[in-house]
Amino acid sequence: MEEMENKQLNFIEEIIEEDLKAGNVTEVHTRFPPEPNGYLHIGHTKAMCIDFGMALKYGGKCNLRFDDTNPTKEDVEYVDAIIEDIRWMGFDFEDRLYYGSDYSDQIYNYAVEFIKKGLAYVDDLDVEQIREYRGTLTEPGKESPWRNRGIEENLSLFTRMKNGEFENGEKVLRAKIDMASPNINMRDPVIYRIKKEHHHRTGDTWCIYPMYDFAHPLQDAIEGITHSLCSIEYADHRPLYDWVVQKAGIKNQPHQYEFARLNINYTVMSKRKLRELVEKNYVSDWDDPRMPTLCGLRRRGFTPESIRNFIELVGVSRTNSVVDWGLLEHCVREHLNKTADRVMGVLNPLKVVIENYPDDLTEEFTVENNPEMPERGTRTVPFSREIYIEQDDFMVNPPSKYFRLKPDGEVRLKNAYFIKCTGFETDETGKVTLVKAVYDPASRGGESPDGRKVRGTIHWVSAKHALDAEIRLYDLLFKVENPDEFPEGGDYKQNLNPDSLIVLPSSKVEPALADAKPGDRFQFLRMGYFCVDKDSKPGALVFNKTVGLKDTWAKIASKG
RNA sequence: UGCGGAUUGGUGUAAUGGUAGCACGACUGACUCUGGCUCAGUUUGUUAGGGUUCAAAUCCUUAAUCCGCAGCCA
Repeated sequence: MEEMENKQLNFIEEIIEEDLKAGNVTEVHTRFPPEPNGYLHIGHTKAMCIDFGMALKYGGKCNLRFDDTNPTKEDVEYVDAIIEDIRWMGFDFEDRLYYGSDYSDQIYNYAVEFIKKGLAYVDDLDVEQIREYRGTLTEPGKESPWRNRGIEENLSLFTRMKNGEFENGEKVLRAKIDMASPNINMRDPVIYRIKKEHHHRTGDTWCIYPMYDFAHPLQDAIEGITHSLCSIEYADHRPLYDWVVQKAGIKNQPHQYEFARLNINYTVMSKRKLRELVEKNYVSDWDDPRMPTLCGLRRRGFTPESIRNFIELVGVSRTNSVVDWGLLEHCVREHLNKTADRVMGVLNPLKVVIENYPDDLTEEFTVENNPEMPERGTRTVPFSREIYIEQDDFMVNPPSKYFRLKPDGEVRLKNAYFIKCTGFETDETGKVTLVKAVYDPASRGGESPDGRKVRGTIHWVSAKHALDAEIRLYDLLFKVENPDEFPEGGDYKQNLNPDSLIVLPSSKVEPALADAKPGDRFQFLRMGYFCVDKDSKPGALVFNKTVGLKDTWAKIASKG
């Protein structure tokens, strides 16, 4: 079995395997419980991969359950987006799409049972008073004067709460546990509150809504969840989770296990901040390719495979940690290297005239689409007297080790000819505007019969045949590792990277790209991976830079 | 100062009393019609002190540091 091959288990897998072995459970059943109050981001994919991944690995099931017990924060708008993101990530909840709000009656009935068992009471204290009575981290709380109401009175009051006879905040239902508990969550937590709000699913049916701590364990129990996986901050709530499940008399009790959230440097994950970036137009929208949202990453050109692999590499533990954004980039490169077709695109064009090449001739070269996947076949690329090369691929006074084109220097045009620079023109600022060269007809296809070597091979496009394209160069959203570190009185937004987006409006790409469709991914030879943007149209191509190729030359050059 | 969690190279993560390993990064070198890929190699680590043991990242102990918790949010 695959479990046998995979010796190194994370702590959750160990728990699951023990449960399976000991017969505590016969099948693993997990759930992915997003609250529909925002877009999913890369941080959520960790929980998603673990929740769905554990079910997959052990042949069990994973439910999608929208945790929608708070009508004031949630919206249908997000439901569809979240479903789309989960499917895009490649996870399948089959027909098990649930909403916490679907269990409103059952949860309510449990609450009534709790009252009958003397485990819950209606409290008249207001928010302020409840806070005071709760005590502090170091001092115990004290009991509410309403704590010992009779069961009948509680029942009647709770019914009247449900019937809308009280206003928001007037009364709450509390679990009767222990006001002196060292764990604040056990100091008679509120389990139902009055909210006369419209709910995105249940409409105006309810004016009382259960709190997470009461609803979640019961939802898990109702769905037959075996392992309820969540993040570390819920660890303090576990005693309450267990209390609810136990007092409710659940036969096959679900258990909660916590793991550390995913943090990544050079970005932010909080919903509040992401929202602010969108609303104040620091980015174009939730799917801006610089955003760590799944829709943003998708538009940027990231693949679900690479994200899943990233999460796999990050691992599962209970330790707070910050993962390098570079690891994510590594994962995309690795995947795209194997799968993306290669094409030639010149980001910053510089015209080269090949003076000994016939004016009216066009040749076509056959080139392979992907050296990593020969089965991807070949395509033809036109060649003519005038071509564009990258501005960075020509230097008048190059440093040593510069293998590209330079005065009197020879370079190979990928898949075409050797050319030798014979001169160049500049404008009044000294900027090179045109390069003159001659080609060696004998080097057709990129090999010279006399066996002479050229160190540099550069990409190019035929000027006559090139397609215009807009290219959007994306970089890190923040210029510092931890955007939340800023001088006194400052703000995380001052850490925004001013160069996170550079638009190149007049790049040149090869004609094979004429009918590239939004979402198509390519490797622009020597430049990086690019994805056709949704703004792209035939005749007005737009490419997003997903990630650059590793650039050894940039490293050498920066060292001087 | 209460309760709960955590601490292994630059980063992330293994080793469950018996050779501190893997991945990313960095650095060499080889190869190359992508300064990509690939391949070979190098580098850096058990928070600290004490103890048990033939043997400790692992067990005991004392401390330090970091994170979370006082919503009618999830």
